[in-house]
Amino acid sequence: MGRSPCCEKDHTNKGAWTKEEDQKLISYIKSHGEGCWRSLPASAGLLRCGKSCRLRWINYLRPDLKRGNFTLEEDDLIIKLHSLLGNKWSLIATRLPGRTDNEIKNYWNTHVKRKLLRGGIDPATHRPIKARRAASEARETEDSLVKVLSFGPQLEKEESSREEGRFKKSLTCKTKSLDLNLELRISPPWQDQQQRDERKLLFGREKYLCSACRFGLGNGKECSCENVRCHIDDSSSSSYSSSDISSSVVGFDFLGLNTSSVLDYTSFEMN
DNA sequence: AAGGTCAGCAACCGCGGGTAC
DNA sequence: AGTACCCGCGGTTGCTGACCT
Repeated sequence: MGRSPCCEKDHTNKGAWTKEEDQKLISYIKSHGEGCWRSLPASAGLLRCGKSCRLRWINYLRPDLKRGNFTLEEDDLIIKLHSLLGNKWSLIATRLPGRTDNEIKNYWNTHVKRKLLRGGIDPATHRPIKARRAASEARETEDSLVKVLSFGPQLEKEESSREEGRFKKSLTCKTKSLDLNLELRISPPWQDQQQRDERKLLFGREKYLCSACRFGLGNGKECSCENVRCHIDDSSSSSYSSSDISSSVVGFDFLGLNTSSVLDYTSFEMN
């Protein structure tokens, strides 16, 4: 059984909206409010389908829309949100006041994608394209250490500093981390065993973090866990540098979007 | 000036979730 | 429980203007 059409397609206009149609829609919504899109066209005297009216209002006519170019801040935010949420444009739009999901989607497809590709970043996974390629190659012949070298200089360093067994373990972890799962979940950030081991080596034990800090909700004054960022504001003479923070904080500023795992794209040039 | 190509964006389409009956 | 409907979302299309030859 098929779904009934949302409107009589034979008697509706399609394509670009005229000023008269816009005016009718605006004045109707001003006096009656949003909603009941199915019946709105007839009530407003429009030969359009309800969906078309809704789209026109939401994407173009709404008074709270911010028109014009995207700012660098918005640009950066879109990239960060996309790395977390994937193509959930409506969710992304809720974090950008005055912007619509359609506008952000178009902007992504026409500007940001290209910008990321030019910077060597895969827009779908937000990972360096070369590393991704290398990862798939390494997966095919995981037992071959020759393939491992294609991860680049950083991994070469690791190889020389660790015994082979541990390195193979790290390869498995890194290979795993390159598979981006776009499924949206609320959960603490993924950490591999090696990261935890390194922290144990660094601090003598694994640092304790409360759930609030793990979700990026930590509040410096009330929080008593060991998240460095929580206590930075308290000490005016703090000697922590940003690298100290990124290397020692186990937490993840999810809502603030200060994720250390997200690459900084602001340096890439726009076309 | 005319025609071709391309990028940007508005609008459309199909589908799925939620809900009333 | 099943059906029909409304609404919203994400992918895609197609129009338009800018630029190039």
